[in-house]
Amino acid sequence: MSQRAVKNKPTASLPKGSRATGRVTIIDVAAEAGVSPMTVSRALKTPALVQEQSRARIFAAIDRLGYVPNQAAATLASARSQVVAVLVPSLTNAVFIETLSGIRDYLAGAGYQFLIGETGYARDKEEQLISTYLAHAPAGFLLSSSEQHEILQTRPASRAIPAVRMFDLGRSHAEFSVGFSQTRAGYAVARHLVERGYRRPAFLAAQLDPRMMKRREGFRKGLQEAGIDPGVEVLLPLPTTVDMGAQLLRRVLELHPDCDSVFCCNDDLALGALFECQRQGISVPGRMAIAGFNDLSWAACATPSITTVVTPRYDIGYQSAELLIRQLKGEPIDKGRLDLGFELAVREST
Amino acid sequence: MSQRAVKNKPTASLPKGSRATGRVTIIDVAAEAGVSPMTVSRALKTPALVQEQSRARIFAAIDRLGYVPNQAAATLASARSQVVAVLVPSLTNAVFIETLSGIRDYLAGAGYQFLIGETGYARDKEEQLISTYLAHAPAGFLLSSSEQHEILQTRPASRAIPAVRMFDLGRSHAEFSVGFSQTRAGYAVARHLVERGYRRPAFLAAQLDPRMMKRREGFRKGLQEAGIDPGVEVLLPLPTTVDMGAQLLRRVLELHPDCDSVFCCNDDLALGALFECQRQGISVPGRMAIAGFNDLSWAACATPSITTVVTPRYDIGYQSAELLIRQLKGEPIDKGRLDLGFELAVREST
DNA sequence: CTGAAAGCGCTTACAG
DNA sequence: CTGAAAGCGCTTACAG
Repeated sequence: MSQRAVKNKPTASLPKGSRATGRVTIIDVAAEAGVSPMTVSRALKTPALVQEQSRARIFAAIDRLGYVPNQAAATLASARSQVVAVLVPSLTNAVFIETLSGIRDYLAGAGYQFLIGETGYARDKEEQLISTYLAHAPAGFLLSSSEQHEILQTRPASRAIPAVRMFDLGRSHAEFSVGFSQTRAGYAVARHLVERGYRRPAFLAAQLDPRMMKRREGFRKGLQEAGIDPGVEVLLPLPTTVDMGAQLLRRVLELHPDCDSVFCCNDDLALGALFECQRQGISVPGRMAIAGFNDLSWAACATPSITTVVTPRYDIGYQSAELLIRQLKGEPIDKGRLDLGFELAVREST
Repeated sequence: MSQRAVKNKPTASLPKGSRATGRVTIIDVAAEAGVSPMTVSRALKTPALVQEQSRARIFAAIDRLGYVPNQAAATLASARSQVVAVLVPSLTNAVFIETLSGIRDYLAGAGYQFLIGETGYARDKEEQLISTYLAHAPAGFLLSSSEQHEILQTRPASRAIPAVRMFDLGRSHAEFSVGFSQTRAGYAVARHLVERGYRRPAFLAAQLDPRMMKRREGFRKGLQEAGIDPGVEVLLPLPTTVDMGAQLLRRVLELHPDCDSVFCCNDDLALGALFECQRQGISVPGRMAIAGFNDLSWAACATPSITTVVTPRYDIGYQSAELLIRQLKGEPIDKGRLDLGFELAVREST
């Protein structure tokens, strides 16, 4: 039945020069269900506005004919796409990949697709990518920058495109954000090292983006509260790599030979620091304790296993996407600022 | 000038109920350049068919008005999108992320976008995703499976969608593929271990997809040629993780206490194996040599640094994308099967 | 709750 | 090399 309906179409009565694609359209569904195309459109987009009886017949017809909506037509007609633009700092960092998995899982269920842009941790690049993507009329943005973007603020309300900020938290529930407190996480690491009895902890960081700086801020605060000098640190504005961790460790030992512990602001650096200690025969944690950030796969099974901050990066992606789609659908949102928290995994390295 | 042209449009003479979006269209450009919209369309898609003079005026008009093509309209009219569907085995594996970077870099330059699907290393899942994406009318596919997909083969030639297979090589230049010989890479590792004097090498693998099996095949061949028993191996059909590497190493030592070297079929496993040796106080490479695969960031700076196979994964992505787009544009292709080779990085661990 | 009409911005398929 | 006409498959903006 349905097969016949589909297959007869293109070959039936083609006017010369026809561009018929043979696809099942909303018009076919309408005919099959005995309603107008407009009602089919409503049944799909705003089912509440369609009588239950019509709705049932429409969905039955859709099933029978194997109708698949044409996104391009919808986008053209509505000037709004079903595509979300996602801007992450880096694609070579496992942290953001897991966030993308969360985003994908939510969006796939909601019928949206996404485009990925890489900002290289730079706010300027993010703003530039926003401009580029704006031409594709995305339904919304998922952003990584800690700051707001004028380009999105200045649009007239009618054409406003919603955005959610990931990883870091906004100041209020008015600007949508999903993440956790970078500052408190840094603070927690400092408290832990202090409680373990370390007296000369250092802060090691590369890729000095605003989130790193907030971890540092919290870390310094934790040390100061314990009466410890927070000035022991090495910051390099270079990309984060495992090898960089080794370099930072060498550097801090040169500058502060009495340093007894390091907080590496991510696990890649921590792994590099561990390798460097092994290379130099420095016992961990005996002579040097190491703490990382994120709990990447190797942290738990390194020798010694690495103390680190477990971050909810998958959930950040998933819930950011959810928050964005709820905005798009005009659903009520009770909290526009979701603090997903973090956990300190204490292991052998401290 | 251009600003005025753009801004006046929507407010000028709006018929009641107008849906004017205020966007600059091909029609505006045509008027500005003194040609028909059709000629503007041609200037953009097939510039060779447009007189140089017209072309110059058209591009000048585009610049002046700030025209941005509407993809949705183009897709609707042509029934072909500017989107490439990319199917990779996993998004949590750094290898495929770098491949995606290569794809993105090429496609961005060519004006295409891409959708990413995750196959979980399963051929069935890949076929299923192909079906799903087919509904979005992608311009082409970049696939990871070693095998062909009927669903793409059976389409009529007029609606055929081109595909390129990544990572592994096809049998001929007829089926497009970009990668390197997994078998020869495995063989190279075996030869290396044999030449170093190891007499009881083991093969360790998880995630037993076809590529792993080819590496194994080559590895076994290399050992057999040297008169060494290739039966020392542990294969587990579980996801690849660092921790799994530790498990595999424990296992091989139980089964074959005289094993003196291991070929881990990727670097995550190699890192886990190294950590396990450290935990057990087994010297590397003295008592146990370790070789990995892919040259991920930590391989070079581990202690000891890890011997591994350097694979061209960024280039695989970039050149696969290029091959696909060349097909789409109908450009001549001299080689449909690109062997990008590999390199053995010999380091301290062997 | 439902529908007829018009339009979104391109490209196809002709015809010169 | 160029253009007039029609159409791709939806949704908007009305009007009932």
